[in-house]
Amino acid sequence: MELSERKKKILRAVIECYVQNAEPVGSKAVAQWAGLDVSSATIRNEMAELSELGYLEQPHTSAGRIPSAKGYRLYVNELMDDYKLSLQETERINEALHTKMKALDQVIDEAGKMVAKLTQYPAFALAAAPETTTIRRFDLLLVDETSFIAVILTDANVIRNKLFHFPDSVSQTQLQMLGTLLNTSFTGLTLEEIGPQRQKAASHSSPEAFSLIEPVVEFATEVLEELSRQAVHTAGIANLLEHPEYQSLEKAQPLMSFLSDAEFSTLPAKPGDVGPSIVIGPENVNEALKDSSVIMASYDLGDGMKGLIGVVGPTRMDYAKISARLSYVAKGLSWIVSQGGLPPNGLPGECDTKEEPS
Amino acid sequence: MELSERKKKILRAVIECYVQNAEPVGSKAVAQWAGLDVSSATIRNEMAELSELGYLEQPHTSAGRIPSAKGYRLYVNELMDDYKLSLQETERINEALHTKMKALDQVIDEAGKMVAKLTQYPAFALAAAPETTTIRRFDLLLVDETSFIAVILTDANVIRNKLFHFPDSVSQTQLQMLGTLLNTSFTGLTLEEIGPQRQKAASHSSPEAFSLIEPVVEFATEVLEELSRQAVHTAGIANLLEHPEYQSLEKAQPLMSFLSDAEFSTLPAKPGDVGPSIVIGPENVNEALKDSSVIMASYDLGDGMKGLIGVVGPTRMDYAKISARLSYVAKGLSWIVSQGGLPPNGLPGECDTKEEPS
DNA sequence: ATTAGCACTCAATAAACAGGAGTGCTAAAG
DNA sequence: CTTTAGCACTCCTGTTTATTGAGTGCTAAT
Repeated sequence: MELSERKKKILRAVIECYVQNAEPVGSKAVAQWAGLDVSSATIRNEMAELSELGYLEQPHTSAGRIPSAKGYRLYVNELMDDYKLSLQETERINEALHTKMKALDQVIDEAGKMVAKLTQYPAFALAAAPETTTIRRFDLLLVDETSFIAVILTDANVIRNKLFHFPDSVSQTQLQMLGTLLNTSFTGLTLEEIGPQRQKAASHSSPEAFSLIEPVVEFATEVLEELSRQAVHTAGIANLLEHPEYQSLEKAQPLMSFLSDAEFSTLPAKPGDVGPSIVIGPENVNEALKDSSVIMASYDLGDGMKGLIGVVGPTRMDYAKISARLSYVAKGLSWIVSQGGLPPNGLPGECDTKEEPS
Repeated sequence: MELSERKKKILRAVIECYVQNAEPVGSKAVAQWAGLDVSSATIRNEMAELSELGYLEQPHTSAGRIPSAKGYRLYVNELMDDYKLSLQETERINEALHTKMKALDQVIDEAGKMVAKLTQYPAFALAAAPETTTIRRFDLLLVDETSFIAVILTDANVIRNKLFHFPDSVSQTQLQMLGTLLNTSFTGLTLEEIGPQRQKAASHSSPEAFSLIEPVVEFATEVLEELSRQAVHTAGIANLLEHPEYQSLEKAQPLMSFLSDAEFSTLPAKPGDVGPSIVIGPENVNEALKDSSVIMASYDLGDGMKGLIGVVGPTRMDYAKISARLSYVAKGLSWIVSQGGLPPNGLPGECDTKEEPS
């Protein structure tokens, strides 16, 4: 059943008012807020019906109403205006994104920190390589007689390296041989394929050579594992305490542990979903998030890698504003990693020319 | 003035009792706890004197006493027994340390996480290269016609890499040339020296070559900056809320923000101090830490690099136990990075053979 | 359909109160 | 001179009770 236009207006007023003040909103407040020329009694009747339909709820009799998850959902899907970023906002974001180029991990980490600062909510950011990621190339660099650096390049253009020590000294030519051995045997393999190949190599090649490359192969599998494991970066966890819904320790504590342990295994959305996605309260699978909402945007890292960046907060969030900021950041991130930097004038065509108060 | 033996015993009893129960301890409790064969009235007199001397304080009239910072300090300096780690504890730590070898950053990060879990306090870990760190070597690896990887090795054996894109295609020989240029001009220089050298190189070498190596040099300075900047890893921030002194949000919030922003610029100790160091409450320089204590141990990463790992908690901490665990972990870390792994039987001669309850 | 009026509900705040743990002091005992 | 028992006093803590006020739901009039 479709809600009447007036009901929608009232629902919207309740939500926007509640988002601002964090207090149950009564009929009188709505009467003022929404431009409706009706008395509070009329509003009361409408609100009672909205409660029956499950869009609003009362913390207790004789308090104002607060939006239910269902109410927020309707708001997000239908009622919410697109939030236009102000010039200041985009400039602030651009400036933050405009930092020195860094390795992918660090970019992601910093982006998370930035979002946390920007939104005042705890933020998370992660990047995940697809399961089909493979090692594209090995490079071995001799450091001194007994140690060398292995540099691994994956087909998603992620680079990892590590220093290895030998028991005995090795020559440049020996090292080169090991390199070709690695490159011929272990490139182009996914994580699953690399195990059997290891066994095969063990029997085929000479034991001495094998024992030398074994640690490198081990390292390679660790890298592939790590890439598929979606290391989650979190930032600004303490921001949670700024918001009145987490003033009581019982509310804050479980969510805090959840965030700081970064056990995002049951993350509500997968990287690759289009557009900013919003998961409201009980829609969350994870128990610790049942009373909170998650807003996240995915970004593209090229070469099949997807990233996800988002914030966690109370169900009472300014969904429009936050998701606008998030998707702007996400777009900026994609740009940075693909183009190797932000265009000097920021991203095109995103912000409102009118300045709006934050 | 030296305290009488009995006063010390009482102070110790108060502290140990308070550490356990987190509640002001009264004369009666002390009479029982300490093995003194005197009545509570006697203890009362002694405690009154200890209060006058500033070792104990009263939250209010007619409550028990709690130790003051001065009291804790005396306890830590003189009264505290060495805590012997139990076999289980060392085994638990060994197991955790025994993870796969990782890059230095990750080892540090994981060590922090482990300590947080182990102590139930928020933990921090960092490693800092000395100011005199230099780039030891550049390696350039061609990926395809328009991109290459630069691998930088510092004299502290830290490796960093990054992918670079060229506007035009480059050949292997060209790249080699750039490599030698980099290695002859920019190795062995500290962060301060690298700036002037950059200017010099700009005027000496051909503009084309210079524009090509410029981003790599930029990257190198970033690496040196990063290494001296002491990136702080924190873990288990939410653990803070487990402890009764941070039940009230006003207490927890500032410390939480401090920790999660990782603004450890005013860290109370420097890496390189020997032994676990303990900073109690108001001894902390930083305002956010005035009501908390910091216990930390430094570890050696070889090649002039020092690390620091520690926890933050209420002044009421089991200093003996926590610092024992920390220094064990610190020792383990030094071992791991220097030897490339933990000895199979754990660290020698550290744990008590008797098993003690945790 | 809308509105004014009114009784009712219930959280939140404050005030009043009893209970109890622990102190400080005094005076007696060792 | 030290130790101890006794006792009045303090002040925190938890509970009860009263008060307030915002907001609702219902009814009756418009």
